Amino acid sequence: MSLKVYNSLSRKKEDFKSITEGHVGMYVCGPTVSGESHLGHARPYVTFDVIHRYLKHLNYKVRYVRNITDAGHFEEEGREAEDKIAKKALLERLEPMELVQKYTNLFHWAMNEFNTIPPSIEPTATGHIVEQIVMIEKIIKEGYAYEANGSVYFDVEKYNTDFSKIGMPYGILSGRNLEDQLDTTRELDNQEEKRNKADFALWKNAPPEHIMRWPSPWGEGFPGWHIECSAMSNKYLGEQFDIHGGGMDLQFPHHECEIAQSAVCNHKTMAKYWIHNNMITINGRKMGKSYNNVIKLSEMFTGEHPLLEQAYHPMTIRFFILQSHYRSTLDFGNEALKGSEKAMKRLWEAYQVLLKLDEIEDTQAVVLEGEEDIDAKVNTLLAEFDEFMNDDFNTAKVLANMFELVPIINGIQDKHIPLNVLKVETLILLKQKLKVYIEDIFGLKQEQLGGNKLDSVLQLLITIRKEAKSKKDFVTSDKIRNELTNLGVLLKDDKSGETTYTIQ
RNA sequence: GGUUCUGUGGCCGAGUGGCUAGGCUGAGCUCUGCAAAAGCUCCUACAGCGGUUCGAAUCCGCUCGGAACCUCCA
Repeated sequence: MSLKVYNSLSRKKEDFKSITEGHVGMYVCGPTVSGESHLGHARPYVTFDVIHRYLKHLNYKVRYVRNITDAGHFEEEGREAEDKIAKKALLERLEPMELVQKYTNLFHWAMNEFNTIPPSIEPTATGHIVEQIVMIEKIIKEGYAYEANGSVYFDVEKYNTDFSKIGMPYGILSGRNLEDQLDTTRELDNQEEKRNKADFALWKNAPPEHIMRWPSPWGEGFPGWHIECSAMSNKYLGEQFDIHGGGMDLQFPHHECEIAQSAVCNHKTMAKYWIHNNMITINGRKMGKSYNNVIKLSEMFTGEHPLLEQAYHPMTIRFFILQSHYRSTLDFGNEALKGSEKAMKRLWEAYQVLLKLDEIEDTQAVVLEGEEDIDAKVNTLLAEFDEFMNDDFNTAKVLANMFELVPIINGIQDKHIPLNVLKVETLILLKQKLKVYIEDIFGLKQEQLGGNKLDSVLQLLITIRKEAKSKKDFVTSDKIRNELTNLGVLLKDDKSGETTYTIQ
């Protein structure tokens, strides 16, 4: 049973074999930090976090590189006007790095909320200007780029002609051919500098008002949109690495351009497997700035957005993403999110019950007819976890199996099902596997809001209530429970007379 | 217009040609001092029309609808 991944390049599921045994190099396109991250951004970073975690689970040593795009022309919302008053004092002027820092911090905050493991290396575009310039010079030297008025463009047509011969035409990833694009490319600035409409910028001459600028062999300017990923992946992962990931919307032109740039420099395909996650949609439409339909992550967490009926916990969103396959679109909706919230809670509570299960004394356990199959069923469900993950990271199916285990776990807790229907080794495996999958691979967690002191106080209240109940003083017992409910602490009496609480 | 996808029950979503995931919601029952939780049971599906097949949600064709990309975009 080996890992299979869907490779966008071949449009097929392929057996995953890393280039260097035991090691995986993975590059994922990170955010452009010119604005606050929104719900759509959560998809790739949660998806690739799970992939990262799973590869580690398979005992690969993973170098996970995710860039921060902090170079380009940035404007903060609402500060545009200020920016244009160039004569103002330095401190009043928009400092690009200040902006970039602000949104980078916000991004990191959100990623932490989602419990994602930070990448091994998180290089910034501005920190790798030199590497990008060196790469551009190499492309020029190889004859696939030309300079015009202080800008440098990639010669797509020449590349396509030459590299088609070795099976790497321009458009190999997205399935486009160059002729189609010549007719459809729209008019852009400085189009007249290009030899061909499909050519893309490697380096751009900075007009006087442009604040982000660096010296280069072609004058002061800034790097083009695609070169950073080629330069940085090459630097940290080598000429050829295992996985290149990102959103489907980056396939063209971004990844296509990366492939071309790297191919010219290294004469090989940069990545073996291309993995693309699909979009989060809202009313069937991609969530994106240009559609004006974004819900920022900070808004998701607080519920402060006209489309939100309530706040959603980061773990709810993480769970929501895991419930679908990463290559399908995922439609946002309050009903769906609320469903995930409840489901996640149910799963987590069953998991907590499971962890305490061997403390239950199983006195007169009689295994009834039909129940002897349960052990086999549990083993099958658990074995399928790996099978489903190996099949292109099918987290949705793994979760479905987990939910088939939930009634069994709860049934044992409620004593509908005797504990000894499960062999000792099955119970051990069940605990171990759920822990690995829920916590280590899926990265789900539940905050321990309480802490020791609160727990002691609650235990005290529970004891008092229990005493009241035993005296049939339901006025007191209900008062305790109702008041606690108002404070967001739910009490539950289980079959054995024990009371547990959950904090909302 | 081109490229690539897609259409599953009230909602979100898995689905490798035969064994008709799963979650949420709704209905009923059990348990319970009452709750809550839990357990059990149930109702709504595969856009339409053809074709291939012993058999199709799954393959093929057509029709209709939706999306992404072709411009920065996760």
